[in-house]
Amino acid sequence: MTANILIVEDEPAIQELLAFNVNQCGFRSSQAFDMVNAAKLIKSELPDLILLDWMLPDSTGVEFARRLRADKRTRNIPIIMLTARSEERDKIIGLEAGADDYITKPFSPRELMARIRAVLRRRQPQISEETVSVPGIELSPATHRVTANGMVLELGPTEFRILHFFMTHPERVYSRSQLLDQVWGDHVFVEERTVDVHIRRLRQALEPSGQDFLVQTVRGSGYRFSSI
Amino acid sequence: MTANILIVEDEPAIQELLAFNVNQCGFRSSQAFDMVNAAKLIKSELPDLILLDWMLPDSTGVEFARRLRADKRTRNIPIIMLTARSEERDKIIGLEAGADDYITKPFSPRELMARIRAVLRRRQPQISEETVSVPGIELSPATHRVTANGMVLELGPTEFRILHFFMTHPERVYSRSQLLDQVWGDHVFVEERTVDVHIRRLRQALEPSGQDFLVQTVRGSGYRFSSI
DNA sequence: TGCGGGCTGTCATATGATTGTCATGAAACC
DNA sequence: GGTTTCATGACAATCATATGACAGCCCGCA
Repeated sequence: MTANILIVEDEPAIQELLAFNVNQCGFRSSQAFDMVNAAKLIKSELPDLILLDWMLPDSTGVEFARRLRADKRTRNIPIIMLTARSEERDKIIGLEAGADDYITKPFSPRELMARIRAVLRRRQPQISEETVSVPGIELSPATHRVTANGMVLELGPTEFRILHFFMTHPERVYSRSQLLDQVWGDHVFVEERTVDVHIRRLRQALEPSGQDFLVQTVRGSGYRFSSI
Repeated sequence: MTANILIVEDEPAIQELLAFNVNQCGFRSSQAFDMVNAAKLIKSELPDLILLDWMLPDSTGVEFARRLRADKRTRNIPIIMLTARSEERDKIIGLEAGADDYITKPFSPRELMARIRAVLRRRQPQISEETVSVPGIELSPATHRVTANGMVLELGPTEFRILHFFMTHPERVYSRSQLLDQVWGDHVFVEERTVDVHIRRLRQALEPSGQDFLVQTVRGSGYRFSSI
């Protein structure tokens, strides 16, 4: 699930530099030298973020940004604007046009990457911060805390995620591979048996509160979180 | 209950940009180009926050801020000052005159909104100059002093801000990047790991009072300030 | 102008927690 | 009883955080 970053920049040297850095950081990149080509690329695949040069040959970057913001399909694509050091005024106009951030040339690759990551991070749908609770256990993502029968439990990160998933999906059996997809992520390669071990660790963590019976084994199928 | 934000800014372009962003974020806005009109608007409806340009045609922003602070009716309205990048000195004077925060042009909409929200949030329970305290620690922004168990602690500026943020946002986990946004500011570029170092320094400073346990590490997530 | 001293951000290294895997034993199913 | 499936303890590799050191910077002071 690497993010696809569209680079719109007419200067080939900078274009290449950007692409190099972006790829270096594990993102995919597509490149356009002008607005027309950028529009084409966007048509075929919606990028996750656009690096947009302020000065484009066939239209200004700001004009382009406005168009993107006007179209429902592209409205929510984050834009990072590239401006020259002196174009103070441009920044303001650019930001007004809907850019999410700007970076002035020359920029350090590290800074660029940091900004890209920051913008992508912010765009990410907030993980539910809602406190979930079942009789006997309460889990709060915001404080990253689990309380059972009034006592605070110590869970490792993975166990925390498993418990969170279970509590938001109770009373249903999940196979090991389903749990791997849901808790570990879609494309990780981990032995299925590893799930057993983490279930064990989760139970162990719940044990002091006496709530470990909630995590149930369904032989031949997987595991279930159930209060029955 | 959307907050009403008064924008006092003589440059029409920036005025409009501000209004656009403020409205975009779900706040109401009223606008004035100079101090006289601002005063009129305030008379008719007390805004919840004022965005104030430092340079105003008929009077300086600072002068205006002073007047607002002098009037009991307007004393508690938070003020965010808009300054140009170079006017470092102005910030200090502005803050002395009673501004709650400042933001340098050009600014990102995100940064602006973050600051507005932060200021409004801070106002919620207490004014930001108000002394904050949790059992064992007391922090007073006004005197810039921290007392723990009766002893005065020596904190660096950054550690002071971190502690202040933590004390006003306890129990919740903040990632390094969230802390960077909140404590360092939105548009600064600093390594995430730097947060670790400052957390360390904060802990070190708290240590003599034995209150350093309040700053907790949440592995894989960030840090938390909690008395539990 | 030059000189400390405090603050900052960054790095390299140390420390410790977490992870995935396996071997083995226990339990359930036929 | 034999087979399949799960539980459990141990362990090495990996990863995240803590920590100490350091260089640059700013500021006050001589």
